[in-house]
Amino acid sequence: MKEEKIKKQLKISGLKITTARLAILKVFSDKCHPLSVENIYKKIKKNNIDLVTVYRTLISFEKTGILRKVDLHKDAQFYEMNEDHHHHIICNNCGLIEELSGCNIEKFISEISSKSNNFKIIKDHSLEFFGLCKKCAV
Amino acid sequence: MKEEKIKKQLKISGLKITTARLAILKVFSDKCHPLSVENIYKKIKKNNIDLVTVYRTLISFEKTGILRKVDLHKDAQFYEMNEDHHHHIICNNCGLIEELSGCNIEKFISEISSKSNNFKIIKDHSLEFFGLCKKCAV
DNA sequence: TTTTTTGCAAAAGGTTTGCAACACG
DNA sequence: CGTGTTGCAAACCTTTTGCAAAAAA
Repeated sequence: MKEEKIKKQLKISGLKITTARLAILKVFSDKCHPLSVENIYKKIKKNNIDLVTVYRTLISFEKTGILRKVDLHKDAQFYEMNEDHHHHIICNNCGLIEELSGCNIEKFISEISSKSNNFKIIKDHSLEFFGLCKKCAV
Repeated sequence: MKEEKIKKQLKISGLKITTARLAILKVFSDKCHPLSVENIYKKIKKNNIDLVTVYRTLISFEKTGILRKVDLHKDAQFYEMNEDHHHHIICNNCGLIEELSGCNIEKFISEISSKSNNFKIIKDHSLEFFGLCKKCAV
């Protein structure tokens, strides 16, 4: 994603355009993998951006829908661009993350919600797979 | 689950029978919801069991397959009995947890894994739903 | 008795908060 | 110029570790 588009997205979200935000969004548009707070901090700290700012920026990006949190069963928080809905496979051994394009469980979800006694609205779901990648499964 | 069965399970797992372990397993057999470390600690600290012991016990229970970890997008770790495979719906507002009996996504999983380029073995998956319960969805 | 388990204290993460200085618009 | 944003320091909270005492088999 180029700078112009990034700026537009910030404006739409009602966020001021700052070097920290540009830098952080740039990292996400370069790598399309989920990134941990530390990942991001490492890539931008050369610009004198504080770790606290990274945390605060990610929170505001999540609130405005630019990013989403992903739960990879690791110790730290991961975020990724909140664009096309998809899931991941994570290698239990080396940590490799693969994205799975598409998610066809919509039918499954409507089935779920009709079964539920207490729930009316399902807004979101987490679905991640864990296993061994080809290298680690030898 | 009664005490005899609990003791048997500990023996099978190669764990010594201690008051801490019995107390913690008892909590799980009473409540079949996922429980946080703090939940458990609160219920058993009257027996002079330390929080550290709870952590260590849960880790050993997870290793031996008695419990499994569940990721509910909350700050703390949750555990539940590792019996029948199932998933949850969590209310984003009040935190209510409902169990969804059964999990029919096996077919879906094999489809997923055949699509993957880098993965050979899928061992596990997380699938949780988030939404609003009937009370909170008014 | 031998080995495992526990409690206590303290450390170690990751994340959040308070506040004054700064920068965007 | 006013409000939103940042950096720094410090607090916070959950989880982990080290070690000696206690308990299980």
